[in-house]
Amino acid sequence: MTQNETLVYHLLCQADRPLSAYNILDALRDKGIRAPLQVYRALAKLAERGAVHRIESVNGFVACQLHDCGGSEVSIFMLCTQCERADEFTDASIDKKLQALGDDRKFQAAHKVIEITGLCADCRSV
Amino acid sequence: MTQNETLVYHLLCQADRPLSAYNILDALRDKGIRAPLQVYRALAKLAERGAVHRIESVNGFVACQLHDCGGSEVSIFMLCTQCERADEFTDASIDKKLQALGDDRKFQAAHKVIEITGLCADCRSV
DNA sequence: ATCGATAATGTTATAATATAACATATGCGC
DNA sequence: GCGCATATGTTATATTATAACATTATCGAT
Repeated sequence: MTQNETLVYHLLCQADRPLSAYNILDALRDKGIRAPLQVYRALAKLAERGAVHRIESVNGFVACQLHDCGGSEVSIFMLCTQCERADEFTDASIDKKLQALGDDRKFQAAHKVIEITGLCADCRSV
Repeated sequence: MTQNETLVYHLLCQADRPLSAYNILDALRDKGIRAPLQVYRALAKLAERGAVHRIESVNGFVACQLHDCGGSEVSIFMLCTQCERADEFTDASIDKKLQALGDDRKFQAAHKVIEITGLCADCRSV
């Protein structure tokens, strides 16, 4: 891992919610990161390896919470609109069914996104 | 449907790929749409009713291809990176499993996103 | 050790996407 | 007609993402 990737990755590991590229930029300014591109480049590399995931629904990024996701299976995210937590899961049977749905249509899947937005257990009960 | 919503909706119905808000703005300038907000407002209302869907992976919008999606079931999109087509499907069993996954965690789902990016059958065989 | 290729960095500028804040108009029940 | 809710319009600005180009490490082959 290069310098910038390490900085970005460690920050994401400590975060308790998805961070935007600009959140990251701001947090790492005093560590020598000065431009958006430095962040986006690090994120691209990290995502490529499955060390971080992009959360499409919030334009944010999280560190992989599962086995540094070599990424055979789809990640399923539950996103709380209240506390902003992003919890990652996998589910072999959903993955299989989704793959089958694509295969049926001769669709060659390269990347899958599954995100559920709503209220987490904690926020629900408040 | 209001004037602006009608304009936006009809444009999306004719499109063969997801359109960005600014694509829509440009296409409807001569129909009197002049500002991004006019488009975003129309899209918000249309999406609320299930008449259009936002495609998170491409920051674009499509008209619902299925029964003007009263929206009981999740929409599953297959997005071709080559021709940019966005085909919509539903699958009761995937929906159910995903719902169950949330329920198990006491997660109150408000919205679900499932998107598969890759190559469609046509583009694959070229 | 140094040349040269490859990957990583840094920097400025700008593109693309989305919303805030405020002013005006329009339809509709009373 | 009055008052309220909803729809519109407009300007400005925030947020997210990339292009283009210059510079610097890194490291193996000679």
